[in-house]
Amino acid sequence: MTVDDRTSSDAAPAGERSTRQKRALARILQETDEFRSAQSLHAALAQTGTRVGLTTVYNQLRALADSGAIDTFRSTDGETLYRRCGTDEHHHHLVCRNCGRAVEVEGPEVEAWATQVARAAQFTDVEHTVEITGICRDCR
Amino acid sequence: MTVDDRTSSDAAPAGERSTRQKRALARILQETDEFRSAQSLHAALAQTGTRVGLTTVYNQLRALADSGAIDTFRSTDGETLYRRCGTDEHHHHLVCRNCGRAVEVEGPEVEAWATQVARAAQFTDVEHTVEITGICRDCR
DNA sequence: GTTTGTGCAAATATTTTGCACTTGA
DNA sequence: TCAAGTGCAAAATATTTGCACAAAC
Repeated sequence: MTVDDRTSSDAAPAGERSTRQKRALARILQETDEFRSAQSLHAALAQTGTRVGLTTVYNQLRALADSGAIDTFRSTDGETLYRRCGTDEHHHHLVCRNCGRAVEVEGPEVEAWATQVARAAQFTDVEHTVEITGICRDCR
Repeated sequence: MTVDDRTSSDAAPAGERSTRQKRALARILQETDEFRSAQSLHAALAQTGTRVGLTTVYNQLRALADSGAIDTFRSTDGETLYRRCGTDEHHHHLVCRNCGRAVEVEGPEVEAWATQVARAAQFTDVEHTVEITGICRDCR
């Protein structure tokens, strides 16, 4: 209940309400390009003086992920990591296993390959997941 | 006690013992090339009449994974899946979402692409996972 | 005033750990 | 023998859910 931030881009669709918690989470997600866990985001919110329940953070992240507003990624530690994506287009991520920094990558070849492979095996409704992980330059 | 100390000639570092449980797990892993959860493997063992504790299954899977004998993958459900492939060579799977049937596929283009993408971003220790899913012909 | 959203506490689910007991070599 | 291996019970971790209450519209 600190700063009055009834901001900017909330073009809330019908039935969706704008709350202090939602705005705070959206702001935090906007500020970083790394994949972050729900716990991490929750802690970050607390540090900025914005108290948001952990349950609410999970609730919202799931809602955002379901609507496609953010991407999810599962770390090797078993945590689900979230990140706001720059584009709605299909793409993949190159993620640093150490710091979580992500680079968005495109792979026309991969898309084509996946489609072709599936067709050859007579599979339909094809979906694919590609996860590339490594250690980024700063973490070496 | 006059101990005859002829130690220090430890040439057998891996004092690994063969047990009924280890053999059973190895056999199950050998039988499939699909990713399977610890719970699934535990259940499969039970069905063949081989009682192995869940803890032991986890213990062994982790040991095998650490030694590089099997690969691990995290599903979207949050489970860790394990697989033992016939070769050490890298390959991927095309899995039917309905019946679970899996087809092994190779993708030299994908390997090359992933490597190149990672190098361009100056990432090291690169790993990648590709999962293609769809509905197979028999399930249409 | 009604409906959506929040968040505490408790429940689930997966995996790990403490520790006494087995067993292979 | 005796350390490696096993497995029950309980802990640790991550996420979900029940539900009373608050806030948005």
